[in-house]
Amino acid sequence: MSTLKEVAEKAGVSITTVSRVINGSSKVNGETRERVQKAMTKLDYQPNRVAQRLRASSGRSKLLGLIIPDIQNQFYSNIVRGIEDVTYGNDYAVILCNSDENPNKERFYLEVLKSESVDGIILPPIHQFGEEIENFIDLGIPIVCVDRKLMRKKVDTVVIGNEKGGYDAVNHLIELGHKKIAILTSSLQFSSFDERQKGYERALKENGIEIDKRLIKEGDPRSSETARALTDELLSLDTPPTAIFATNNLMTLGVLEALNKHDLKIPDDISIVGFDDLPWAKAISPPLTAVKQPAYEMGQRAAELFFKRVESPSREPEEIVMDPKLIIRESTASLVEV
Amino acid sequence: MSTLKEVAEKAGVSITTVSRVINGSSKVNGETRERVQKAMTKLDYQPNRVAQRLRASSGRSKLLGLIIPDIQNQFYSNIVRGIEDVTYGNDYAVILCNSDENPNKERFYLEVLKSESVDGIILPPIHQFGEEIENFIDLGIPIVCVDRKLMRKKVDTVVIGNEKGGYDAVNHLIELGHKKIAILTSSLQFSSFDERQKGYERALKENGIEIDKRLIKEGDPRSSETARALTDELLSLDTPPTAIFATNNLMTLGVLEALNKHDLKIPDDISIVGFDDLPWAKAISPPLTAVKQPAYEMGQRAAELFFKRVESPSREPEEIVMDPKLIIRESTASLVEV
DNA sequence: CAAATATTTGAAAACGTTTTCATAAAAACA
DNA sequence: TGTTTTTATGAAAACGTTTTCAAATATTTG
Repeated sequence: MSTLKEVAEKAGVSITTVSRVINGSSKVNGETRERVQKAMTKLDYQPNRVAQRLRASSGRSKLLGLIIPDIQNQFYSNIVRGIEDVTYGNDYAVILCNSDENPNKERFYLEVLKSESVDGIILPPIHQFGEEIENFIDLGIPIVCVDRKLMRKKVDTVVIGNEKGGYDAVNHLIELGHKKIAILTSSLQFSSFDERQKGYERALKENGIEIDKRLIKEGDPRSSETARALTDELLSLDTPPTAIFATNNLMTLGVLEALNKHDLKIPDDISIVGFDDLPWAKAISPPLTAVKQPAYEMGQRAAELFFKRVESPSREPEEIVMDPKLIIRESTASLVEV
Repeated sequence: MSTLKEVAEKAGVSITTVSRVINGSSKVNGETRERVQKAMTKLDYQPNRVAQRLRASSGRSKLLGLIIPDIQNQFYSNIVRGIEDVTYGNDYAVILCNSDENPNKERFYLEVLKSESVDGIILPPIHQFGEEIENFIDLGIPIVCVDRKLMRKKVDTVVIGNEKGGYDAVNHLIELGHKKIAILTSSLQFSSFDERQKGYERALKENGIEIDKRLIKEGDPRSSETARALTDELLSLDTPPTAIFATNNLMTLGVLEALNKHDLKIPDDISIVGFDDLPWAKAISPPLTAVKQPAYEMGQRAAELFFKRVESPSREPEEIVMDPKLIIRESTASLVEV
């Protein structure tokens, strides 16, 4: 790898001038500029990003940090891809970190990212009231929240209308005649799940259906395991639900698995609405009715907010609320009265 | 963020001594060590990784590059997670790049990673005969190939026995009485898909079944689109296949989608074997028979190979071949003679 | 034509580390 | 005691950039 110094020697100028040519800054004589550029191409010069980062003031280090719960959850991998497609071409590299919703891991990676001098961090915060992240904001390191909000602080944020998503899902079931509607939600407290549940409750209330605590089950949203077990529980109730609303993609899989095992036919025996519209949703039989989150676009927006903030660090934080969309397929059907 | 200098001042020593304490190198008097450590905790000192990387000789920059085709493909996100779980705790950060199987993007990111002074790069190479990557190896930057081999050069590699995987899948179908077995494989040339197809052909040959070119379809493995269209083509043949072997997860989804649309019952009307055993495979109805790739473990092994090479740069390159495993579920059934 | 201004360039400092080399102090040796 | 060895420390260079400041030259102005 050639360096500034080598280019400078080859072109017979100082490294300062070479640097100026690279950054297109201030005046450089046309002739010298050409000479330098020729030397650069001849030596196949690529600036050393590490040295640039060390020297550069914050906001110009060309590195973005990402802390997500789990890249194996396709909802998040879609977000990540959306982010990366925006950073690509802006000449940014992305550091990826998995937190597993573990505050210690989050803290660890926040430290790493700080020490890597990233220009900013995009994450779904684990705590609505996390102090560590607030410190970063105060330190002037741009933070963008995606998927979940940070309550106590104004931050650039991209979320979807989770309450509406929950409401639409459940309302659809009610319109089909369902009254005993179960919800599988997260035992970990996140703004997204909380709001989906609020939507569930509002839909029931508005339709005069009493909320039945036994139909509200909380499980681990990081895997399908607990959802499967909870579905078993639901099915063994005296009056089992006629429809289930699963509030993320993994829980949906758990539900499907359990129903399979019980040999229940969807939607004849029971209706299902999922959250997240992943590639398998329309490929399975019957195709899944689900609330679609525009995950990829959420990632894009989040990255865009980040770049906006880099450009004008003192602008008012912005909150983008994207629209969830109920995709009605064939896993939901009218309730046939017994 | 506090610096070495600040710690040194607080402890009343030189930055050299502080550096020594941090790196646990050579002799430092017990008393001074304590004084320095106290100063470090008091100032909440974290070494600046960028400065460390700039100064450090290669192999100690604590940064690993990853170039994968698409993080939205869950096979790859599983690999990535396996890698990250190994790097975590080794105090490494990971830069993630998506290539979309595009050689230009690969080249671009290789340059970026070089300029970021990564300690190494893990990737499934796009070209079996890619020069760029070979340059890296010659430059002494460790490369680990995962999922696909690099033919012309000896490199640390983790793959699965793709030929065996293909063979097992097709053999299973043959044992069930199928003779008209179609394969959906990649139109892009990768060692993995090539070998799966070889396995398909060997299984047929060994069982005296002639290879029918019309049953071999090549599509884009990056999405389910072409697989869906190709399945349509297969179904409209004079003598359509009684079984389909789809050679990756996205193609499998395309097949399922097409069959759904044609209202064909699996496995009664047609049997399906997929490649990749993702979470949805056992949740769908009927549960999918598929060749399981230990993707997460492949990622782990790849990361381990990387660390091994960092430790002993001149060791003989190693190739790890992991075992694919046919998981028989309910999407395959005995052929009912018409 | 002298003075003022604009243009073009380079030397050197800085970013925060690690490492080499030198040296002072302490310990061991004879 | 004088000499050698060991231990403990620091000054300064280096990594590859960007940026500040100063200076040299060229151009404009009156």
